[in-house]
Amino acid sequence: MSETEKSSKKTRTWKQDPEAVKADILKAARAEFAEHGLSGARVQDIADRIKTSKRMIFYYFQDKERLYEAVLEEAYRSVRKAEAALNLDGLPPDQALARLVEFTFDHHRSNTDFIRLVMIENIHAGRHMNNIASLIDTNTSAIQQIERICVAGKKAGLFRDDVTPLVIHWQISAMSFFNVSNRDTFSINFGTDLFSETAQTDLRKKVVESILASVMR
Amino acid sequence: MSETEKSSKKTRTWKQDPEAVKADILKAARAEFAEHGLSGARVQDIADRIKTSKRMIFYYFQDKERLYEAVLEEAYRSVRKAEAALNLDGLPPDQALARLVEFTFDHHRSNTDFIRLVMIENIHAGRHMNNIASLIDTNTSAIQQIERICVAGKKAGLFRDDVTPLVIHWQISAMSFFNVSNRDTFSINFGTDLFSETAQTDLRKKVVESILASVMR
DNA sequence: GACGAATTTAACCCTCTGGTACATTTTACC
DNA sequence: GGTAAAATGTACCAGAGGGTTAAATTCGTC
Repeated sequence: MSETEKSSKKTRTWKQDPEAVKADILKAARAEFAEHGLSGARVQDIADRIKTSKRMIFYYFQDKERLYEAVLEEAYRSVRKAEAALNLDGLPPDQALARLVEFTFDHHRSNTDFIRLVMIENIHAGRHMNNIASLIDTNTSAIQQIERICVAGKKAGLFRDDVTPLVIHWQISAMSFFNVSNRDTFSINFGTDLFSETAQTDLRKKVVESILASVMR
Repeated sequence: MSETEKSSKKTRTWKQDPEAVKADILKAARAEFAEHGLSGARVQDIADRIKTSKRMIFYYFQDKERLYEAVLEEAYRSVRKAEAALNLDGLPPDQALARLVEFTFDHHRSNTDFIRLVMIENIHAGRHMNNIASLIDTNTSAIQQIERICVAGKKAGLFRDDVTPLVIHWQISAMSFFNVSNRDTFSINFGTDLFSETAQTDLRKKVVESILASVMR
C-alpha cells in the first residue's frame, strides 16, 4: 500500500490552474463537437479526452450549448487571426488574388475541425452564431481585402468592371470549403483520386485559374 | 359522450395500408433527419409528423440507424432520377455544359433536404453510404455525361485539352452545393444580399461563366 | 366463419446523459 | 494560521429517448 506513494506528504492533492483547465476543456470540446456534432457530442467524452470531470465543464461553461458556442467563437477567432496574418500588399492584383485563393484553399484543408464546426452550425441554421458579437466587424475585413484587390485590378485594367468582392469571396469559399466538407461522400461516390497530395495541388491550381479566368478581362 | 360518435358501428377501428405507412414514415423521417441530423432526430417526433406510432417505425425499419440509411438511399435514388431526366443531346458542347451547370445549381437549390442529408452524412464520414449498393453504377453516369460533353468540346476545338470530367463535376458540385449548404452562416457573416431571387439568378450566371471560362480555350 | 399471419395499439422498460448537491481541497489575503 | 472564496472530487438524480412486450385488430384464404 505504501510503496506506491511518491510524494513525501501523506495527503495526496491536486494543483489548481483554472485558465489551463478552461483552455483544455475548450480544445477537447472543439474536437468532440467537430467529430460528433452538437447533439452527438457527449459531455462525458469531452471530460475523458483530458484529465478532468464533467463537473468542471459545467462549472466553467454552465451547459452544453454554451460550451458549444464558446467553441464556435474561439474557432472563428483563431481562423480570423490566421487570415489577418496574410499580407498581400505590394503584389499585383492578379497575383494577390491567386495568393489569396491558394491561402484559403490550404487553410481550409488544414483546419478540418473548423470546417466541420461550420457545417454543424449550418445544420442548426446558424442559430448559435447570433450570440457571437465579435463576428460582425472582423468578417467584413475579409471582404475589404478582396475589395482592395478588385479596385487595384480594375484600375490596372486587368479585371472586368462587373466583378464584385462578395461574389469572389463566395466562389473562393465555395470551392475551398466543399473540398473539405464533402470529401467523404465525394470519395465514396467518385473515388479518392482527387484527394491525393498531388491531385490536390493540381486542383488548387485549377481553382486559382478558374477564379482568375472569371475575373480577368 | 355518445354525440361525438360518427360511424354507426360501435367498434372504432383503423384501416390497414402498409405501403402507404412505410412511405409516410420515410417522408417524415427524411424531413426530421434533414432538420436535426442523425443523433438530433427524435423517433417520437417522426411518428408525430404523421398519424402513426414509434412502434410502427421500429416495426418497419428495425432501428433508427437503418431508418436513416433507408432515407439516405431513397434521397439519392430520387435525385438521380431527376438528373437522368436531363437531356443534353444535340446541344453544342459549351451550351450543354452551361445547361448542366444551370440545372445542377437550380436542382440543389430546390432540394435542400437532400443537401442537408449529404452534409449530415459527411459529418458522419460517409459511414452509412457504404451500405448503399445502388450508388456505385449510377453516380458514374454523372461523370460520363460530362465526359461526353468534354470529348465533343475538345473535338470541336472549343475546350482545352487538359480539362477532366471529374474536376468539372467537382467544380459544379462545389458551388451549387455550397450555395445551399452554407447559406445560413454565409448570410450571418456577410448579409443575405446574395440570396435574393435576382441575386441568385446573377450568381448562377457567374457560376456558368466561371466554369466555362476555365474550360474554354 | 375460422384460422393464422400481418398490422396496429397501448403500456412499458432501461440505459444513457445532461445536469446537480454536497463535501473537500486549494489559494488568496489578512 | 485563520478565513472566505475559488476550484475540484464524488456521488447522485431525473428525464429523455431508443427500443420492447404483449395484446388487440385487420385481412387474406381455405
